[in-house]
Amino acid sequence: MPAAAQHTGHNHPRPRSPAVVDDIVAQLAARGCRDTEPRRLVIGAAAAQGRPFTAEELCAALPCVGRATVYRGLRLLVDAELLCRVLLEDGEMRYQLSHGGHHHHLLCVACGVSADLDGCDVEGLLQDAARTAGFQMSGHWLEIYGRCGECVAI
Amino acid sequence: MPAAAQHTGHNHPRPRSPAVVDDIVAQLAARGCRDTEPRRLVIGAAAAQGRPFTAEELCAALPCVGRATVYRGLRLLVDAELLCRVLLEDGEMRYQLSHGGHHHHLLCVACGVSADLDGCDVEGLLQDAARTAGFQMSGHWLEIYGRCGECVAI
DNA sequence: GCCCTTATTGATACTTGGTATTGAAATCCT
DNA sequence: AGGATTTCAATACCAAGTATCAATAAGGGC
Repeated sequence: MPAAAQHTGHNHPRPRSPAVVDDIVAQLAARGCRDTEPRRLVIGAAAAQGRPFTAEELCAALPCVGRATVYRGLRLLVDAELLCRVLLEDGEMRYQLSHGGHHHHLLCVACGVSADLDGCDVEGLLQDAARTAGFQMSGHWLEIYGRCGECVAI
Repeated sequence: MPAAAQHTGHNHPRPRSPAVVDDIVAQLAARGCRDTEPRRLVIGAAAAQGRPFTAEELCAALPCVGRATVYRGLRLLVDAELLCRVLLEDGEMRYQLSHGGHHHHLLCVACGVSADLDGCDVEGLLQDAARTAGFQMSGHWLEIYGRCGECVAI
């Protein structure tokens, strides 16, 4: 459980948010979304997760925020492409905050941590493979599983 | 809807199954699974689907077979690696009968049809990319989206 | 071919993950 | 500060999948 301050009893003195949260709130504002306390809590909790998480985990981490609010917040972030879905090896779907662009994930099967793989040029290779099969490729989904540096060392 | 005969009222004269079904039943038998009528129906219905399907779709297509039986049958096939999961672009998970080996799917975003991409050597490329990021890759999940030959022509 | 052991079935209850609803409260704009 | 509108939280609801369990059916030994 995160040791962050969570006194939602008060109203006005909004607890200072990490810069990440401010940043995301600003991007949401640009899309016409309001800056609210529960929403900041959801974003903050999402940012505090060290690895891909489920909506229910966030709900548990934020007992002071309604379930529906957590789900709405996550959907909002997905729509804004600030939150991306992560597919685990067993088919379970989780979430992870991210910068917007297209990228893939390196998922550690031992500790569960996720790293982004940005400079990936599988595109060309896949385009060719698809074309050979008579397909006109428009997108793809790729997750990579393995052991992160730390877990390999152990 | 498939025009296959489905008279489950009778008991003894088992309706002749397509060769695919016989084949799969045989492979399951090798794993110690019994050859039952409902199971054949599930396999037959799965094989009859022209594109990736959901468990509920099969349930609807087989009103004469219990829900639990359909789900159990699918799990059995997944365990035997005769049924593979297919991830749609929107994150929905579906199923698709397949030969056992590792392969990827080419999914048509227009008609929903799925084709297998067997000769794919992304492995090496991904290995390198992962290693650069300090990961020791052990597996990956890849789906390719686009338009199949038919839908490109249209 | 018959019987017995064991896997399988199906009906239903239950669990889980997520959405719709709705009155109340907070936000933003001027 | 005032007021229209978004957003909230609680709850009811829905859908997808699993567990339970008595009844049934496969398959192997004789």
